[in-house]
Amino acid sequence: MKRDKSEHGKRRSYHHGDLKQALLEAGVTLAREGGGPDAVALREATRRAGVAPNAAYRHYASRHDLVQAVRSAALAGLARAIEQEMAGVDETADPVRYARDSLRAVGTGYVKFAVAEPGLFRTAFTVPDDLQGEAVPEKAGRSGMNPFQLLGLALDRCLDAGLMSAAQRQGAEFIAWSAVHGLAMLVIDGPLRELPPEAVRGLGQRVLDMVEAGLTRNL
Amino acid sequence: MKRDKSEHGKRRSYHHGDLKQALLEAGVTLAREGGGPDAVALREATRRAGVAPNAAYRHYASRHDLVQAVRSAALAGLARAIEQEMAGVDETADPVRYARDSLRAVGTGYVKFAVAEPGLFRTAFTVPDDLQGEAVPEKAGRSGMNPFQLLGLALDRCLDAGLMSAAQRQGAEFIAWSAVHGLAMLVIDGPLRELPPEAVRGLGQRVLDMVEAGLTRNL
DNA sequence: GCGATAATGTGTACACTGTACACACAGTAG
DNA sequence: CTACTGTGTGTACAGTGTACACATTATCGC
Repeated sequence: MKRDKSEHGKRRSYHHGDLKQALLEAGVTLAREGGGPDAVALREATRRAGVAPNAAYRHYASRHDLVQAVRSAALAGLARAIEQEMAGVDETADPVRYARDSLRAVGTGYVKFAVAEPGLFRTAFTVPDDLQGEAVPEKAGRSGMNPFQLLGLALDRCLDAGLMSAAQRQGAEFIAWSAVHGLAMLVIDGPLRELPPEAVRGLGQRVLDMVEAGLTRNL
Repeated sequence: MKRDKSEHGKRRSYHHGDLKQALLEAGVTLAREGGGPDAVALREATRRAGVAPNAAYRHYASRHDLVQAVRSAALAGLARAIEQEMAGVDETADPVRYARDSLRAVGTGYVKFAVAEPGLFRTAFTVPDDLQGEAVPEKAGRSGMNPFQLLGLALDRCLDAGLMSAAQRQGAEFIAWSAVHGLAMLVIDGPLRELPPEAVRGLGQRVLDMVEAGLTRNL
């Protein structure tokens, strides 16, 4: 820790000190401002970190590797958005209400994040990758759970509350995720963009109604 | 129509004859084989058409313009996949059955196309654009309807059959679309890729069950 | 048929990207 | 102090999109 960066982009010491993190942050900014993963460029990231282009290769094997790191950060952001929404549900309510609200909180947080950070949201899901190593802290929120695990948590509460059978619980993540993810895509990229926020909220409620009706025992 | 292309990539005449179409076809191939819109490169398309790079600018204003043309072709392909599935429903069945089968056919064709042509599917939806001019023949199937309109048709049948109220019909496209589109994304890019085809089919049925349960009057 | 004009394809050029290779500097272990 | 290892630099090359001037061909008015 002996670099003096002088905080104005310039640095005086030969070594940066925390280039990996600086590149990641630059990548996140690029994805956010550029509206998606295509906007994250290795050279531009190094430029913003005040460093030569090839310095990046000491920390990321390739551009794709950097994009994956940005993707992890984006997933973590999504997880935090969901956690924030879940923190607002009343735990003292009756179990059925609690379970329902939890499930809706996941969907609400999900869509909120997509609308607030479309560039990061696209980066989180546009990029196909390794398929392994999804449950890592880089992709998790403060609770240590990634978005997928948070959804599972909400569904478990539904199961505990008797809202769904064990058979219905099986694979329910994918059913619920499909609906909410599809809505998010339609809102940010599809025919529903430029829809006023309250209309998005209304549509989100209807989608969540559908998820509940189609996934849980009607009672 | 006086070019002699000799059909082997080479051409002898100065003019190509149908370069616009040739570039579009090359673009479609690139999107298909490259797995998405990023793979469609202007220079590569001109190379495949046996023409200088800048010749493309006589027919497409920019790379983005070409990608949009590929997107239209991809949407048309999706429309045809849906039409093919809808052609299989029994029109002589009772109206309720007919309406239900129509709706399921849309979802089935949608997911089938996504799985069969992931590169084109991504191209059809990854690219945000003008928002206007969606109902054009370039994006339609043989029936002259684009995928969205085909979904509307199936939903109208549900309305006619008394399966849903007029209020439920309002905006139902977006609800149904959300669910199916989300599933398609999960299957080709998300945690569900490499899921065996029959498992995808089963999950698709559950999603369609959810759509029905959440969207239509229960009777 | 013939010449003007519009349509279409070519050539050169530039800025930008990712990344391979050899080199320079700096911190650490022996 | 000397190696060695980790990190950042410089140069280089292939690939991309696209702007500009030019060449070739098709078409239209005569």
